[in-house]
Amino acid sequence: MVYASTPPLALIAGPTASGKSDLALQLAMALRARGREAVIINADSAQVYADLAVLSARPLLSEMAGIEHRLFGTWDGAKACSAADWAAAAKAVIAEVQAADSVPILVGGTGLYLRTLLDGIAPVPAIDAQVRAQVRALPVADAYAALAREDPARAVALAPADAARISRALEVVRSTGRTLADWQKERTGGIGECVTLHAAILLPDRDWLYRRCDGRFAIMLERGAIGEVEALLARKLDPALPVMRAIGVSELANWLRGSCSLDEVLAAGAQATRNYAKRQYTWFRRQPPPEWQRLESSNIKCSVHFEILLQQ
RNA sequence: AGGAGUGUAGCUCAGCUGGUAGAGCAUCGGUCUCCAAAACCGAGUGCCGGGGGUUCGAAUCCCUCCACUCCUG
Repeated sequence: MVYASTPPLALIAGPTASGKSDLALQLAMALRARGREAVIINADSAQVYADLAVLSARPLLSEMAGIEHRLFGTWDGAKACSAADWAAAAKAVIAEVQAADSVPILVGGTGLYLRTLLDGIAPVPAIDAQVRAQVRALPVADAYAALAREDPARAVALAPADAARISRALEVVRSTGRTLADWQKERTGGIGECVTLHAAILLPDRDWLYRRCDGRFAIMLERGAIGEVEALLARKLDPALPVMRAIGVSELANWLRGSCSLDEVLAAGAQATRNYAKRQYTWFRRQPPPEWQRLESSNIKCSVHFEILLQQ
């Protein structure tokens, strides 16, 4: 049996606070009005953690408007969710949703997650835990010097201060005996070829976006961000874990310790959110393929931007 | 009113004894192949409060005005 086209996959990406969730809901409702169900799938690296409901701005149950949401709060904060972990889970969920003849709508701001899901990634096996711990314990300069010996080509390509990539390259050679470049000749697991992608990237006006970033933290405090951080601190997790590095965690932890005022927390949180939005903006403006539509207005009509999908 | 001090980038401030200015943060641009809300690279955006003066040359020295801060009355 040969199908005329592959099943549809909707994708809504963009920086934080750009209104992705609203658009996703609009699209899901529009599909429902045409007799088709949709499932919203999280593609945000902070919203995957159970411990971060408020601080990751995860939608409330009441905000989900009866639309099924998946991969929101699915991971325990004690475990890091890597891009490949997420992509594997998303792949399974998408298959499930498609089997039910519903439309999966990916929503999120983590470009690397989306890239991994669609384009696949080098099949580097899991890194030996001891090797990983040793490599990460090294000061950057030492790690860089080691990399220059063990994978000189990669060392040359990286900035000597790029701690994250240096330790990744080093743990890969040490744990697998092959260099990262060698692994990266191959890319596996991408589903981009097996779906008909309907993608929209939200790139609203910068001033508008920053104003929304600024307003976020106050709302989070009202919704219980302080309690969330207290609960997180009580778990005494490794401070290097992604949950502990989410925007607002260290800021509120400082306040709980009494080392700053709530106003300072608010300012620092808003600033961190803007910095983050800026980085996402650059990623989504330049990294995805040019055929993904970029929407620069903050007034989005899904009937226009997802016209083809809605006609099916 | 008298005394002391401060005015340099959007913000906080460096600029010694004169050689037309520089850091951090912000901002902007960019990178991105497994913890990405991560990690990193690049760009100075300036009538040095205004006006005079001294000097070959003034953010720097002198005079004056303005603004703000503190102290004394």
